[in-house]
Amino acid sequence: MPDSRPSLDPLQLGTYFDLIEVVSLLRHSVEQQLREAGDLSYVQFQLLARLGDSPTGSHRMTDLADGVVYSRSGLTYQAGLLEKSGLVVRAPSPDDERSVTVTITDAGRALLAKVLPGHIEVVSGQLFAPLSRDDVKTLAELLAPVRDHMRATPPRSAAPRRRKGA
Amino acid sequence: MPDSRPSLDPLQLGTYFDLIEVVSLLRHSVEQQLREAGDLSYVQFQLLARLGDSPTGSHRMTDLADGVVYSRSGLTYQAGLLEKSGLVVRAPSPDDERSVTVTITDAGRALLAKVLPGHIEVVSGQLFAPLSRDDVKTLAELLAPVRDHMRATPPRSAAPRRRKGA
DNA sequence: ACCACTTGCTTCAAATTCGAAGCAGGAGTA
DNA sequence: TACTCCTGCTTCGAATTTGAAGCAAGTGGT
Repeated sequence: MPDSRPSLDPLQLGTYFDLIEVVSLLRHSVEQQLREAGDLSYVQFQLLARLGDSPTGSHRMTDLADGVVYSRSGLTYQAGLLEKSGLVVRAPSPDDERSVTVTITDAGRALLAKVLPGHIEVVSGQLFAPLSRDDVKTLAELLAPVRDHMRATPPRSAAPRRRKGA
Repeated sequence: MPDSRPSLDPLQLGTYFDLIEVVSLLRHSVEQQLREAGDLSYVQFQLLARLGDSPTGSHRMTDLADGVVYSRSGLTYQAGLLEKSGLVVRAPSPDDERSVTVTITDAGRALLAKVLPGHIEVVSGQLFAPLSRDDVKTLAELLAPVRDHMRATPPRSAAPRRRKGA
């Protein structure tokens, strides 16, 4: 090893930029579909989908936020919106009085079911169209360790955001 | 084929969510580093990097925006910030009076150079750490066709954003 | 030259995000 | 119990993003 500095060769750099671009474009496409189909933002869809996947249909606020919203206040805001639309219900946890449990409502499940086919169609058509089944499997096997590694390496505590850059 | 509806099997669905999560976490990590190292947002970094890569060090506004900012006004805003910080200069295009050419300044290049090593370190440590060189190559070969396909399939014209959802 | 249409950017109001600060409930120790 | 620290959520102000509307400049047809 002739060089101990961390560095990215062109292959890595290109892969990194492709990754960012692909997800960026995908997210943009999906956001449009979700807005048209159900007047949902992508964040709201992710939250609903998480609740829908849960066996109980509910989550604590904090658990719900992880990986979707990177600030507590952001989740409070989104949960408020979803509740106002009648898609979820918030209630204090039985065991911990501070904690809030968010539960998806029937309306929430209905909206999710209504929106999901179109969502899948977009993802399928945009992301997976040029990939064979084996390609997808390979991709999945590459992403899994990366995902686990990144989950296990949480970012350092946040630095304050500067006011009025310049 | 017993089913003609577009659908995602569990493998695709999991891969899609992993992809979103990985990029989401990566972006979050990188954003922190960029803020600490150079008081740059990720968008600003991307714009600077693009300008730095260009042979002339400049781009028309519209070309600069593609794939980074999804609204014209957003680019105007960011370009204004970068210009206020002295990192870029805006000037009307010679050939087209409406068009604005954005050019990176020496200060912009200097900041880019200052920020890049840390950026690379984060990407390397977060994204590429669990992957072998062959893995990266495989990933690159999977992403390339997807990227090209998504570039070639632009989203439909935007739907209006609803006010006061509910 | 004139006119309608398009293009490139900016300005605007509204929505969403973030980090800091605040507040109430829990947990540990004496 | 009293005291201190930690946790979970909300409120707050500022920054960023977006789509719509506006404006000036280019393009094409007459």
